[in-house]
Amino acid sequence: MSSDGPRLVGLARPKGWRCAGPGELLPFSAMLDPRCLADRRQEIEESCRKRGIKADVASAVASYEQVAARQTELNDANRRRNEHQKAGKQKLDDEQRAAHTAEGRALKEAVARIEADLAVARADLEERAGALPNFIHPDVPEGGEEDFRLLRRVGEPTTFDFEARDHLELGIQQGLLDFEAGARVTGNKFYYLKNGAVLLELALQRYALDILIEEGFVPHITPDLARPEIVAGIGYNPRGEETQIYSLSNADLCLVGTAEITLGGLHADAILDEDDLPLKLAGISHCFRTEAGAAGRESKGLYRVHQFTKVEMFVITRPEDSEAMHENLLAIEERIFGGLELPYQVIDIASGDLGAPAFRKYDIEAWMPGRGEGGSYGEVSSASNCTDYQARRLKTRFRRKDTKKNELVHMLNGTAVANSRAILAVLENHQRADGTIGVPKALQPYMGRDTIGPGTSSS
RNA sequence: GGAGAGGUGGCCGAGUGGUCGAAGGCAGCGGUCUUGAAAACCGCCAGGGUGCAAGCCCUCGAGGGUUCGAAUCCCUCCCUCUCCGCCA
Repeated sequence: MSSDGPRLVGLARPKGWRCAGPGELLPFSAMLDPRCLADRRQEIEESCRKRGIKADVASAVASYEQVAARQTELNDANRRRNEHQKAGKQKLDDEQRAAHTAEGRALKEAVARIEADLAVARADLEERAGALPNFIHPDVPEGGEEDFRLLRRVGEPTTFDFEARDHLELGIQQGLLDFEAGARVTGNKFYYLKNGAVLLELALQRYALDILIEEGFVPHITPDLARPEIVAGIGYNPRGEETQIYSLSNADLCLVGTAEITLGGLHADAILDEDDLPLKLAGISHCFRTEAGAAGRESKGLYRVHQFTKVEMFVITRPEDSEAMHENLLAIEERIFGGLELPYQVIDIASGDLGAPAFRKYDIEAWMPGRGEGGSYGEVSSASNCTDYQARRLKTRFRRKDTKKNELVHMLNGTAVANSRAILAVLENHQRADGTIGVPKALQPYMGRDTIGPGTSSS
């Protein structure tokens, strides 16, 4: 346990994770507040409809009522048992003792029975309420992937006075990428970075990190593996058919899909000081994704791969601060991508494309000259406000200074740099007629050169 | 991986199956004294959940077991420390 900063209580297995203490109503994996299900039913149904998710709010409400009822019963049964045990401390004659023991046994059985009922009710609620997505910000445009709202475009799509190549062609030609070796050694959609691409990869990390440090983020290099409970707490499904997450076969661990998982897990089951908020965390990790169900989707080269490195932002705020922080994360992302001299657009993601935990999500899409016919914008980063949806499962709270009450925090995450896609965008936008690639000014100090390609030192 | 020792409140640290949610110390908070401070002395002080509140429930690393009753006994797991082995 650290003596300074926020407490980390039982990080290994957060208390009450699997089986919440009978005195607690909150911590199942239902990630909406189960107590608000009935009151906000309209809103929840609206959210499901807008997201295109089928969910049965009514049965979740009924299920919560069951849990609450069983919980009350258990509370009473425990109280009776405690009273009985106190009475047993006094001296009793043999007959009285025998009666006392028999009664105790009956009380114990009653408690066990109610506990079993409660466990069943909880599991039921977990399944039903866990299927419900977060609320949706009122300004989020309604619709699917194509129905985003364009907030702004910065820069003009790059034009070339020569035949532009896509990053794959460039990468192979310039000795920067090797997908064939990746496939041979590991599998499809794994790759080697070589020569200047390696320097570019490291430069991007450091460039982004320096900006984040300047913005007040505490840099972390996180584990690349996490426990399934933490993965689930963030809202990823660690197992199952269409999971995006790899699991190890000889350990109860998952390869992380993003440092959002490990940074989010950092304060699981903690109660933070209000003064420490907002907590701004920067995390570098490798990211592993199965990309199940993504077969054939715009999957050329580096755009969709099974492994990449990412610098991630993760912020924990008070509820009233999360929307402003969301704008702030977006501003930082724009600063980072603007510095790479890339044309980009910012979009407000539509309801159907949000993902269950997000209340609102902004994406930055960089211009990718080699994408599709004649180029198109492609996602390079995204910033989400997940409000208290993740915090509820992770049990990350803070203590209000004035009321001394504990409340769930809001959690936000955003990409600082996803290296595979950033490299793709840099290569394609900064390519020259001779196939070499110009290094954006902001990266030159980190690269130690202004050009990538054969003939430049270290290629 | 092997052998051993441990995990108790913000920290340190006692704890005999019932009188223990838990001694003592430190820190913290409030007070007396003081021009002010220090020292000394007195008092308060684990956390979580629920509730307007009184209260009630839960928690001694986690899970399970024995028992009328477990911080205390048994099993499993996790974590920490020391030594050995292996290793970047």
